[in-house]
Amino acid sequence: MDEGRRRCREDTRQRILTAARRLFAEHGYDHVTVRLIAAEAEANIALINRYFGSKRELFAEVLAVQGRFPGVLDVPDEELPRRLAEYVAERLSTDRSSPVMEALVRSSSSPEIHGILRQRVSSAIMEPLVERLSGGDARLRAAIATALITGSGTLRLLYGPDAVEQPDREAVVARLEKIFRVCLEP
Amino acid sequence: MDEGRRRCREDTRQRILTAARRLFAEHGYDHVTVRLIAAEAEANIALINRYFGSKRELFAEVLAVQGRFPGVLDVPDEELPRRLAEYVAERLSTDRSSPVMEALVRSSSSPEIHGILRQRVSSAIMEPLVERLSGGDARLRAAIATALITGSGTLRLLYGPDAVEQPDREAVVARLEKIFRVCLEP
DNA sequence: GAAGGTAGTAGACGCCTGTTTACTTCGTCA
DNA sequence: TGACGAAGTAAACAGGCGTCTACTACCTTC
Repeated sequence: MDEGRRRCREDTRQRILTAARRLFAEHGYDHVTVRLIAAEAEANIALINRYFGSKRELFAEVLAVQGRFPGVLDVPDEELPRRLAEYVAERLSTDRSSPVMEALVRSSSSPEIHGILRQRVSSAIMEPLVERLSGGDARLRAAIATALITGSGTLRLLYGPDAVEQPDREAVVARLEKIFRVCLEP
Repeated sequence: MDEGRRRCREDTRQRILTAARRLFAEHGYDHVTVRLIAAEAEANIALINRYFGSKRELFAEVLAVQGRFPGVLDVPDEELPRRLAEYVAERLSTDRSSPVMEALVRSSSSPEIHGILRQRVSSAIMEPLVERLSGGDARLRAAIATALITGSGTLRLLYGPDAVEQPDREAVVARLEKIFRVCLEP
């Protein structure tokens, strides 16, 4: 560790943020204590409230970073169902998952941060999706797609990274693509 | 209150169970305290551990009751997609929802009860669905359907009982039915 | 009427929580 | 060299948690 930077405000802030991101993704809001974050960041507990105000605000900042999801939506209309299918399939049958998405799903039952979560889901998934969809019932179709995306997170949460024991990865993607197509078409 | 029955073990047990079911459905496992359950049940705290062993075991017993979900699956194959669609639509756009399903979604991020939740999801949704599905990839298709069902719960959790502001209820059901059809067909 | 068992109760136990206060350490500039 | 401000720290605060123990109230049976 760069001891010369130990007493640098911004460096410490970043260490806390990094530790919080990892821990919130792994255990969810309720089950991560500020003491645990401080220990992992090798920082003093009091600094968390000094730099972020409260545990809640730290969580908000963790979720506020530009996650991977916007990248998923940056494809031509024709490829969108396929892209969403790949995203969900990856979460359902591998151990790779976006830390932000993981933290979101693992924290969904903490009422005190519902506002933060709702805002993140709206701005990262729901609204961009609604804007892209043409035809009627855009909000409904976007909501169903969102439900499928978050639902795959819950399934993974309960059944582990290999929620779907499926040797044929292409079959998973293909099935999901068909579903997203039906979901997103006007 | 029937004062004559106040000192009846079975009666008290039932009051605790009823209170727990309501509270777990409303706030989830983590955010319900045994003191709260005891207060709502008008029973002493110590009786919860005496009659159920622990908070965890009480939760298990709440979830073990025959919920409404099995009824959803008791329709002919041809009507199944429609039935599932109605179930999800009801959760997405009304304030009616099964207490068991509600408790399940609201408690999904408590690792200490993941085993209980997984078992409930498996026995109430996943396995009955797999058994009904013919053709290949039955497990995969059942898993996707389950993800959509639990995902609608998460959406409702975040956005409230009117997660989908859709005046035309039939449009919601119709769209969901199409999706479930694609999901469940071989 | 005494004995025994069951239902219910009050209170404490030990631990953990997020947050705050009073303090020390250290680099920098006059 | 000494003062100042920023970074970091230890310890306590006030409260909550699930659990457990020692106790009382009451009904039943001899």
